[in-house]
Amino acid sequence: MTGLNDKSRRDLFRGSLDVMVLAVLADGKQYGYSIQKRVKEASGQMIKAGSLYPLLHRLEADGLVKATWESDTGRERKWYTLTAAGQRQLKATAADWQAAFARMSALVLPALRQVTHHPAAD
Amino acid sequence: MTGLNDKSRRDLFRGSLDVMVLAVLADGKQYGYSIQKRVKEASGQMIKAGSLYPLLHRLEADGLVKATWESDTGRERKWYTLTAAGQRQLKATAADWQAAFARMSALVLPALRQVTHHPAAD
DNA sequence: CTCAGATATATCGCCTACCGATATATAAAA
DNA sequence: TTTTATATATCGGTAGGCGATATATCTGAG
Repeated sequence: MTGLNDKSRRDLFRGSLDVMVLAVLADGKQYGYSIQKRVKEASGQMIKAGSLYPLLHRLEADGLVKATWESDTGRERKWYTLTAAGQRQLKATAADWQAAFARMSALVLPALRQVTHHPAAD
Repeated sequence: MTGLNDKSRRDLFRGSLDVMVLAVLADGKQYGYSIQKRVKEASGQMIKAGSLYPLLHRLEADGLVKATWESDTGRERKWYTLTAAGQRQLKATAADWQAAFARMSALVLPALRQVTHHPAAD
């Protein structure tokens, strides 16, 4: 039960980081660093800073989130909120993501049982 | 319920193509073109030829699959089988993949309900 | 008070997975 | 015979994620 190396896990999550960030923002406004921590604690997935900030800039450029510098507790932070387009995107992506996962499970999980119970020689 | 464009859907699957191919091979030997069709019919995901063959070459170079040219019905095809290492990899990856998606679901699906039932103004 | 460590945002260059286009060849169907 | 499906392969482009790095502020230990 080795698990995956970092590289493989990265690839596994590629293309899903957007959804996870949008999902966190569905709760209400968050700033970059807090998004990073919430995604980590909720999904176990660490979005690295070198990925997160460019990702947030992309989402903003695409009009899916809106950003404002604000200081609610003495410190300036860049707060992000979902736009209406971002909510639509989240709905579409999350639904698709769920369906895709279900289909892939139907392929992968039986195979997992197969190799577990009937290992073949090399 | 728009769904995603091709590019977004591709990104969603990125990094999962390996495990799907290994999963198909858990059943027994297959050649490239048949793998492509089986993945498509089982998961709905079309692995393009420009992705599939380099992917198979990678798996072979990593010792996860073994390839032999054979003609069982008059035509030469390149048949792939899982190696013992490939089976171990499938087990590890599939288990990890399952756990990762389960955790992501815990984050994404509540958010989906959130935006569906309580849409916020822009 | 000082210094270390956590917090917070940002950019740059690298790597590489996946794809579109393209090439080639054989078998089946029209 | 010509088209279409089958079958494998490579090449160059695109883009996401990361490591490294930079910078600044806040907090807590000593």
